[in-house]
Amino acid sequence: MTLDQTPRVTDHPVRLEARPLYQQIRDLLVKRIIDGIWRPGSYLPSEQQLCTELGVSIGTIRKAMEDLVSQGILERQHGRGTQVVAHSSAQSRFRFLRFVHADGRPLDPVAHLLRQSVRNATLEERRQLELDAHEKVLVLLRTRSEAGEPLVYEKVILPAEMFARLDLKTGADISEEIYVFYQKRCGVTIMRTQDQIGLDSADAAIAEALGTKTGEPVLHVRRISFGLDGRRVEYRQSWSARLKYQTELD
Amino acid sequence: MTLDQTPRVTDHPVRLEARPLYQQIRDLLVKRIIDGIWRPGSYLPSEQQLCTELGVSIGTIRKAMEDLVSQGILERQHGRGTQVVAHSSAQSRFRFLRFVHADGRPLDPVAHLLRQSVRNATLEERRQLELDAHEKVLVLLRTRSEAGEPLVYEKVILPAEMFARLDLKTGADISEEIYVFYQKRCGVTIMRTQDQIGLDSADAAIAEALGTKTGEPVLHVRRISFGLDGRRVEYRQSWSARLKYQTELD
DNA sequence: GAGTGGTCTAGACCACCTG
DNA sequence: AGGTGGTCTAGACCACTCT
Repeated sequence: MTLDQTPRVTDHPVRLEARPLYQQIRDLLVKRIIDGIWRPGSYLPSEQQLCTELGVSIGTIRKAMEDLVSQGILERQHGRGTQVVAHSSAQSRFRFLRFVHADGRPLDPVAHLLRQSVRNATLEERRQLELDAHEKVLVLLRTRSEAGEPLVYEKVILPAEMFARLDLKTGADISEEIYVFYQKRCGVTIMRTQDQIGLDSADAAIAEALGTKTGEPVLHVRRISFGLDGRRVEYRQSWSARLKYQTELD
Repeated sequence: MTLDQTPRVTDHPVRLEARPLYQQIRDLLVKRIIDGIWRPGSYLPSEQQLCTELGVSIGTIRKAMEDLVSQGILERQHGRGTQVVAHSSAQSRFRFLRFVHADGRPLDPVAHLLRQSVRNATLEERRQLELDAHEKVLVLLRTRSEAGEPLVYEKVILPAEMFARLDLKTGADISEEIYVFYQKRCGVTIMRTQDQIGLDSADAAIAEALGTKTGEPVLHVRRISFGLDGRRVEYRQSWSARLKYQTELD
């Protein structure tokens, strides 16, 4: 973000880098969020303040911000200011929880953590999370239930170092979405996921958790989640005997 | 799009409607596309021309166009012009074909139309397509194969009137995506779909088409597709024994 | 070289929220 | 009333494409 002091007809700042100014500004804003200078939920300086601080025109700032709004990183409120998006339970559910009942009704589940452990990553897990050979993973086994009835069995694999401060309690029912804990406790914001849905047949653990028989067909969802910086931060597998997976394409 | 001739400090055109000018422009552009004034693949007038024609500034035109680009309705090419997006087979496949092989490899299938017929819509079909009681539907039964091996069995329900000019040949292998025919022959552009993925067990027709046994578990995808004007234009069900469904959320 | 979209600036005014 | 984001305008210059 450097000004060129050479006199020019319109006296523009100049792009020393090849990339457009507004993209550089955009990335600078993202960097400040990742670095924790602006935390989730807090307000950015006003457009005017950023203009003078960064020495660019307001249109350029706005264009950078619009990009981030459309990416879901910022949220603007007319008359009030611009906030870094903080994941709320309701919003995460709407955005990332794609299971619905067979008739299309939305789900409102509580999560129950069955077991957690830290161990070396398997080859598969290293590949999915792009981990080095020596890195350890935190493994969460949990169910999601509604009205006491278990509907989803889930195995969540996380890079242990990144999630050292996660500190979930085994055994308790939690209605808060886990992505909220990722953000609040570990500074990890999930921005994007890749989901793959297929058939599977229930093994003993799945059958017991979902109350079906071993070998019964179940829906299997394999998810890789990406953080603000684009790195892979979660590898999750979900199994369900009765729910459907719903999504929109555009 | 009306100019207010009252003298004002900055001599702006004025919004007689409550909605912002750029939104009115955006909707006007969409209307012209729907009305066939600008057809898929053709070029719009340049930004400058639209400015003078519509009596607004270039920034307003640009903002309207940017909206439509992000919706996938327009496509801009630097130095060349702005086009109405025409569905190509490759692009439709990338955008709307979500099946992949079990190992994640993308699919490159040919479609084979088994049977087509026109009949009254069932209650279920009327509900999914929001049709009136008397309306008829065009039913397509087809498979998608790769290397001669059938991988997907598909039942496509279309409002008969809207797709009167579709004119598909039964029995031939077609590698072109059907959405291209929708657009070219029937003027229907698919903009958005809602997909629901669940478990099913193969009935006789599915089992025969896919070469599996009746009662075997299969992946079941139920899709509703929406046109440019937001109306429901296609209700499709797909079954597959071996493929997975892959999608991204952000 | 002429024409197109892409970037960037500058400034006015409007609509909304908060004190 | 003062500050914030939202809309709209006007104009310069840049980068790309075609002929």
